[in-house]
Amino acid sequence: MLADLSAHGHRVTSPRRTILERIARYTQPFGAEQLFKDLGGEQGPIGRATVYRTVDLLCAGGWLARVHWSPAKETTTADEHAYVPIEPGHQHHLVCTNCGVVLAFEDCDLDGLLGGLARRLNFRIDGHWLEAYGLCQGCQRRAGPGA
Amino acid sequence: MLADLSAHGHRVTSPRRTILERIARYTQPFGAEQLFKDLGGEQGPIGRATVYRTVDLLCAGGWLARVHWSPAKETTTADEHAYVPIEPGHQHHLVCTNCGVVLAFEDCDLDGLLGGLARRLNFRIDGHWLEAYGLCQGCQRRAGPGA
DNA sequence: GTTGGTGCAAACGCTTTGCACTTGG
DNA sequence: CCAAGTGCAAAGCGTTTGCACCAAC
Repeated sequence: MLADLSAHGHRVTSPRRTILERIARYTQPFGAEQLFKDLGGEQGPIGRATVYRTVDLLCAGGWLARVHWSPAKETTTADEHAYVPIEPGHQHHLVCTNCGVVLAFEDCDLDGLLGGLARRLNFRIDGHWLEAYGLCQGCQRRAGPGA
Repeated sequence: MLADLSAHGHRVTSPRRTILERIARYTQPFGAEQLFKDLGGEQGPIGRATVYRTVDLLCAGGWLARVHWSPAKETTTADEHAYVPIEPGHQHHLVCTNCGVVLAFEDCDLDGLLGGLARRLNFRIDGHWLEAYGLCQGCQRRAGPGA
């Protein structure tokens, strides 16, 4: 990922290295503010602006995807955007609403579905957003067979 | 819609009437802040809090849907949430990125697609979000055949 | 050495909240 | 009459920005 950065003409700096390391450890979607706090917050070695700018950079470069679900939704007031590392070729996400784990899946035949829709409605579809929510295997088990 | 409100035990007040009238005139997704300003803003007859609270109410009651696209995205800094009136039975939206018109469509066979996915990944899918972006018929024409 | 990156702090914009007042049923 | 709704103003939060300093290439 560091190599990718410099391949795209971005500098490899110590704050970026730190941020990337932290991101790699997330097992759930994370928010920019949360990332900043996990890095030590105001007392930490990295400024808030840098964290936000780096997340933007990673998003623009296609290394992170923005998801609409936020693990912090129940604890914070405003909704914070959430991000997940992107697996190349995978575009959509299955988000576990309990543990936050994200499974990526490829387009499947959504294009066919939308293509038919587009033809029927005379709409030119340029892009789409699909995200599914539910319980992953582990959380189903943990919730018990009775649930 | 006013009848629906009182049917759900909510009071029909003059601010709510005004807000509903204004919402009915939107042909694009609109934001809460934008709605407040269209109603006259600080100088208008309705307080900002009321506008936000009413939009929440309509969302919770199922009369408005939140879409992830914001028409104000190019003009404002933070992204503002956008809302569209819901047509009962329709769950997903086709948003024209040029004029903002929204077409609603029913689930089609998305359930089949997600069902297969769920089976394959042992995921219990409880809900999903699908939104498509593109150009509506009118905007395609206006953009010209060469575009 | 030059340019891109960083950190700080303040600004910004949307959204929520506390509280006293008003109004619908 | 009384609960639900309203308006105001201020706070809260995530996010962006201006600017001087610093470090990667």
